[in-house]
Amino acid sequence: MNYSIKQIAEITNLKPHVLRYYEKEGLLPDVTRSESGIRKYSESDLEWLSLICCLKNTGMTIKQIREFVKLSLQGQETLKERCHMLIQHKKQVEDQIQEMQKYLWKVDHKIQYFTKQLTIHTSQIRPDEENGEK
Amino acid sequence: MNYSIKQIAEITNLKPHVLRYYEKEGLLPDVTRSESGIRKYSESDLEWLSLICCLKNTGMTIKQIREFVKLSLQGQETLKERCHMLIQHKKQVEDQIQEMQKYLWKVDHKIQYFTKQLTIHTSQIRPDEENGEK
DNA sequence: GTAAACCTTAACGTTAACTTTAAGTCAAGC
DNA sequence: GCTTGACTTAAAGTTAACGTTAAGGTTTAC
Repeated sequence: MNYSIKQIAEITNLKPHVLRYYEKEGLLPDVTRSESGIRKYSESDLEWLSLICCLKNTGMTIKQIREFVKLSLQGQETLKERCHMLIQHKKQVEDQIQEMQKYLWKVDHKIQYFTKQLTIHTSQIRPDEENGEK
Repeated sequence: MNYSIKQIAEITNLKPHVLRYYEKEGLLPDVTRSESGIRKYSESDLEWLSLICCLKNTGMTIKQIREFVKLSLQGQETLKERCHMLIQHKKQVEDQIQEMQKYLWKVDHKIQYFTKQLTIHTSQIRPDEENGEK
């Protein structure tokens, strides 16, 4: 089964020109073409894109992804290196999630404070009590 | 207690020029100065910065943060709006975390696959079995 | 059979968030 | 009193990741 660039765009939520850009940047190699030069994406291309998007959406840069793809194309001998890359990246993502969680608590705390202030239905003016409140 | 820009830079892990940039962008208003024009940060400035960084590090743009700060300066009457902003943002952060979690599983799955491949100690060449493996 | 809707490449433009540079002021140490 | 080093400003430069435009070729619907 083959897909047009538009179909892939719909599936991946990337716009056609982004798909072309990724291809140009070496993120998605070996996309086949019709005789007239039109891209025909395969299932395997879709799978790749899914991984690419996963890495990109977790903060890996296009440069790093390109490196990963380059290694993949070199075959089995780079398996260890690729594995290492992913493990490193996994750790980074875990750290990101942890940090986010921490910040979430802080935002939540602020919301609690604002809500409390609002229930007091403060039409009388009085100095703020929370640190950092301006 | 007053802090120099360098001290604040150390505490917040932001570089001095970034602190000036944030101030210029309206993220940190009312920083006092010495007679010669040198910035003197207060405890309250530090508290503010902590919230600013929290919002920034969870993906809020400088433009949005500026809006939030602007509202804060307008006092109690904007409390509800600010509260709403934070609740919206909280939801976004929660979604981000969820998405990250999802991607983390995907990365992990790939690592599992790579690790399995490595233990097979594959010096013999054979076709890949995982979808999307190039 | 022709117009609309797709496709192509190349190159230039945009945006956010810094980062660097240039040119200058000011206080402290020798 | 002069150098050193931290501070100041405004403005220009950088980077990543697209986005847009131009100029054209191809496929599809009626």
